[in-house]
Amino acid sequence: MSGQLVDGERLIEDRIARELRTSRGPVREALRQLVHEGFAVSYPYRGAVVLGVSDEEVQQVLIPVRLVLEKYTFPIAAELMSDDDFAELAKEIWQMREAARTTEVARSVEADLRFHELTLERAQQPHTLQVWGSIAPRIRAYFYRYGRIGNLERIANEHQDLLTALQTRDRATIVTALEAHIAVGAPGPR
Amino acid sequence: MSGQLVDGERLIEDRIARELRTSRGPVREALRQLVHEGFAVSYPYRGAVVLGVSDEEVQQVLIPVRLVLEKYTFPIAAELMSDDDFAELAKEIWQMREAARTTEVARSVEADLRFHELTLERAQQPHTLQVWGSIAPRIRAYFYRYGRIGNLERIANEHQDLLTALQTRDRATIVTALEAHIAVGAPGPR
DNA sequence: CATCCGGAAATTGTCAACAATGAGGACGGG
DNA sequence: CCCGTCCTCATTGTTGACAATTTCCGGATG
Repeated sequence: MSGQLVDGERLIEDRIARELRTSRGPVREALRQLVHEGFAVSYPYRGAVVLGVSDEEVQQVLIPVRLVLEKYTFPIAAELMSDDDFAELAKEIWQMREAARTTEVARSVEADLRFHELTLERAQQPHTLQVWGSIAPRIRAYFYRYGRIGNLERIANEHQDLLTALQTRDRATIVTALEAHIAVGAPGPR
Repeated sequence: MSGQLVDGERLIEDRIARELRTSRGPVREALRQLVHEGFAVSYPYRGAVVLGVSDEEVQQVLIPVRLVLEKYTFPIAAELMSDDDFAELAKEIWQMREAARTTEVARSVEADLRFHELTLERAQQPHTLQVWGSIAPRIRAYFYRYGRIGNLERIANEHQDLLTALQTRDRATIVTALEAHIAVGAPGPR
């Protein structure tokens, strides 16, 4: 996430274990998780190497996948969400506004992802949530890298529109808002 | 895959380790892989439970996700594939025809998935392949369960069309064939 | 009778030693 | 000089013991 690790770098269990003052067991599991999240690839008996996050694939695959997940999940979530849940989303939007005011990119990105994750969780669709878990970390890394295209103020506004759409609980309205949000936000700099 | 495990059943490391005559280490890793593939969920210090594959989510989410992956990947693969690669695909189609002749559902499903996986691999898009790895097992389970809608002969024919499209190396042709294939094949029985 | 505490049991998380595998280099033969 | 073979070493895979956490049950208490 911070860019410390470069593409192709080897990740050696024993070395990492010593650095983090732990044993290889937990390190192995962490490496598997990184593989699960697409940040590394590993080969039997040959170890794991860092896998760089490619802009092209994020834009052409991960973001469209995310759109599929949310088009299915958001309308379901809207049905199930209480006013408290909507208030929780509003709180994240407030974070985005604060982040915009102080130009804290990281804070904005975290609030953004939290907004979406909260909604996905409410829909209680475990398989969809599973896919999200495997693509979200890379999308996060991508957002961090490009500081989330456009100004931060717009991001807050778009999420406000999304929240309003969710509250109508109308499928078509929600899907339209989603497509506007993700289509506008997705394409990165060339 | 075989349906031996029911939704919600607990997966206890020690028990499984004894059943399989191994230690808990490898079992833990296998469980993590099942979680990665969406067949189980696990909670810290509280173990893992079986997660049933829901038809609804497969149809509404996993299949559409798969379409996203392939629309991006297949045109790239077509560029990179050699005649040998195409021959390999033809071999899988032959398997499908044989499976259709002898009505071996499992054989048809395996050849089907192998066809797609081979193509995905050729495109060398690691992030896309990673997502495939996390959704394909559930799609496989779904196909097994419903014996792949329609007759097996049609599956072979559709893949023949796909292969022909790939060989043209024309993006639009490929995408059209893909949409026909997956749209027709996706919706399950109601 | 509901509830809250404690303690045992079941289970997962961690560790360090040992086994198995693959990569690279020295060595010898063609 | 090239190529195959063996050997060594770095690294991953496995194991059993121990630690930490949660859960469930029984008993005391309001």
